[in-house]
Amino acid sequence: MGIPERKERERLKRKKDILEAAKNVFSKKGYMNATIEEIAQESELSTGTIYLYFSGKEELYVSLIVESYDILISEVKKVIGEDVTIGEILVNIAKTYYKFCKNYPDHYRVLNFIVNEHLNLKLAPELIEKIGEKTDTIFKIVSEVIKTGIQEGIFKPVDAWDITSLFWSNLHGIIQVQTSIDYLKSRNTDVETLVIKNIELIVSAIKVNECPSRND
Amino acid sequence: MGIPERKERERLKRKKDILEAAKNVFSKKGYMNATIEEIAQESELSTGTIYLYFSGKEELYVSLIVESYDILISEVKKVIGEDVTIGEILVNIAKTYYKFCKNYPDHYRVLNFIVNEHLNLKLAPELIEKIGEKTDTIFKIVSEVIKTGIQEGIFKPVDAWDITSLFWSNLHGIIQVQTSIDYLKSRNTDVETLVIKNIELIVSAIKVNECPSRND
Amino acid sequence: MGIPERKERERLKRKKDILEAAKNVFSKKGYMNATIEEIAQESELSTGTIYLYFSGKEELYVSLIVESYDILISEVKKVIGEDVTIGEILVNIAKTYYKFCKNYPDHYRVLNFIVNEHLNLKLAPELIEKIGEKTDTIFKIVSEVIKTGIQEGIFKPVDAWDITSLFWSNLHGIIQVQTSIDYLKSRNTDVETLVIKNIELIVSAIKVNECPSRND
Amino acid sequence: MGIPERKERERLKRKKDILEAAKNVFSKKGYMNATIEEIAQESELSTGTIYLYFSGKEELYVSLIVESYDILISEVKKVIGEDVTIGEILVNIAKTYYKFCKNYPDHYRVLNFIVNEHLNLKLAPELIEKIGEKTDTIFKIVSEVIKTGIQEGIFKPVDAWDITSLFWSNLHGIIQVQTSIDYLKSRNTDVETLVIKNIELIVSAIKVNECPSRND
DNA sequence: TATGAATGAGCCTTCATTCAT
DNA sequence: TATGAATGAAGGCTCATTCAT
Repeated sequence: MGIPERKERERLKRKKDILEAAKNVFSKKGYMNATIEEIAQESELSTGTIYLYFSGKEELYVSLIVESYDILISEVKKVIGEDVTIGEILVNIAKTYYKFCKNYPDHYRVLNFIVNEHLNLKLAPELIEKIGEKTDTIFKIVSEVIKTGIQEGIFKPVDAWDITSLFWSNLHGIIQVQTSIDYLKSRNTDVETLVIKNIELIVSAIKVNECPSRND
Repeated sequence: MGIPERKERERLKRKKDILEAAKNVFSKKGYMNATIEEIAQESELSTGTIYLYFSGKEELYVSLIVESYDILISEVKKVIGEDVTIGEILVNIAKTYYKFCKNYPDHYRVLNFIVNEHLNLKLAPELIEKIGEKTDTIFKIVSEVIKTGIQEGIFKPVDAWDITSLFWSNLHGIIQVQTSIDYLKSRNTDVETLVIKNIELIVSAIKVNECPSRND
Repeated sequence: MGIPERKERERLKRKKDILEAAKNVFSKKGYMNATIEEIAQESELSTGTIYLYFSGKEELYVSLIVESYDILISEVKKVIGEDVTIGEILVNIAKTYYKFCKNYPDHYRVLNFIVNEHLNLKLAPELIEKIGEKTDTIFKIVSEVIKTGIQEGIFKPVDAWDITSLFWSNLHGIIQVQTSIDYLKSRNTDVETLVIKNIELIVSAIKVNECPSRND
Repeated sequence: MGIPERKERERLKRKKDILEAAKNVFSKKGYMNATIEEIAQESELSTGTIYLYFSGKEELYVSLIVESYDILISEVKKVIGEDVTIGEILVNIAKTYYKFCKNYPDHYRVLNFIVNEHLNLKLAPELIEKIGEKTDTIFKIVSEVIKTGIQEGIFKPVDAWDITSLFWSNLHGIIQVQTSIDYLKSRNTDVETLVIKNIELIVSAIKVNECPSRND
């Protein structure tokens, strides 16, 4: 409980404040339109101070992505420990992701942005790797669930990674497109139900002894 | 074969050249990082000339989107006339979309970009509308197929528009995410099969007298 | 009546057409904001053609000034031959100038512009000289009238050139400022009467045996 | 003598420096030909810095006009308090204006420019209004002097505003035209005497019991 | 002679980043 | 550590002028 500890604590708090501000601004303006100046104002600090905590706009943005993923990961982890069927776990992960999008719209937007812009951002390799680790973590969680399902004989011996891809792709695609469509068309789709139905579809497709694909 | 005709032909060719160059640059750099200067160089013209054919960067970009959609629409239209079952038509549309993404990767990227960035782009209203018309067209094509399926008693009486949304969401999501993942992980997923399986899943889910959802 | 003559006549007509168009555009937009493109459209010619008749925007503008002065000079010359008193001649020249401003507002604006902008225009020396000749001509006309008045014993032996300067300065200043003020304040001053009174004041001041300045 | 005070002082000095540089450049080149780059160099700052103190070229220019008017107004105000006859006050105002033009030639040019170009400049309304207020102030000063003269029975019951217009028109016209002529002809007219004579003429014309217009 | 497409230098403005205090 | 003034490179767009047809 010395001075160094307090300093460290303060330093972390500052970092959090800046990330909080950055999140708001990036979410509102997008990466390119956001300015350090605005983030500085939002965090009630000076532009110079931002650079004491982050090496630049880019690192700031990536840190935000990491933070977003950490939130998501922590939410998802709560679900996988629950005492329900494997199938239900997958559905619950989907629900959790949907709720994450709803409850953390700014984080959601930040993540969403990177999906398309990763190519144009010419991020430093170590930053790309950082992001890669997080997506890995999330993918692995689902992958493990599926593998467990296979081992327990509940799921057919599918390629766990393929199904994981399918799982997240569906989830991401539906939410992204529906959000977009609803916005453009001023509709208000019940996206959650859509999401659940879709995941149930996938789950049913890989379950043993269930009506499989219709190719029989 | 008069002079005006030749002039007109040349004018169109120039426009095409510029769009071609713009496609490459936008695809490589994204909208914000692309510069008129670079597009000019790529098309071996001067910056001033670009402005003789397009009113600015924005219009150039939207023209590209329209062009991309037109290609996609024309490809999709080829499919819907085919003499196969309704279910197969939907699968074929999905295949076609996948092929479009493969064969026109730059157009694909251009389209992909707009999905997420439409909010930050603050395009002129008339340009937004132009894009809106194209997405409408594509959605309506699938929607009509589904309605036909319902009328013919092949599909359950679902909401055609909801299923259309689901259809495109899945398609878009899987391709986008897989492309992204494959890039990050240097993998080479067989996305086409993934896509087909997924669409078949949806089709089977709305078909009459097939093993439906697993809620029974 | 040969072909060369017809050609020459056509050439002159073209030049006139271009000047006419240029007058409109310069008057409407000012020198800097006017574009050759717009002048070309106004004259229903191409930009290239403009350059066949004038060496550039600058010469075009100066030609216009010369034309404007020529109109003014020709109007003023009509007056000096009239059989009235010397004092009345001066007043009539003032009236004529006022009418010129009213009847040829575009020419007036063109002339007005050069007064302030001659410094910024960095005109070619020979063009400056051309303009100088015209102002000389106009000044000399008035100067001669005054000299005649002095010789005839009607005017005091003043410096003819000084009075000429005063004459034109007053005329120009009143019309320019009143026009400007009326525009800004949405007033509608009777400028002509103001002008006449002012010139009469000057005339009376240099007349022999009239109540002169109030210093006695 | 705290830090904020010093900062504020430095900020004001910078603003002054920029205005000083802008004055030189605008005076030398005119509004359209002046570049921010040149103003930056003249003030030994970077272009970006200019924008920290002024929102753009336009505001910079209008600030300069306001500054110029403020100088002029302050000079003129010194004169109207003097204990001399009403007529002499008017003459002194004229002298003061002439001296302003001589002593602040750059400010003079800046003001002169706006008179003719206000139409082509399409300034923002609030900036136009700012300028309008200053011209109003100057006009009102003279107008009040004339009204006082009328009340005191020294001047005839003329329209004070009309005479004010005449006053400034003459002043402005003579100085502008003479400056212009002298430049073109490399002469060196005694403009001050010319100006004084002219204003005396106006004063005598509106004085009670003096030799009035020569229409009798 | 007439055309008008093409050129490319030039300008205003923005903003990530630095550095003296 | 914190500040925020200063920097200057970069980009979209305009337009006088040229030149191949």
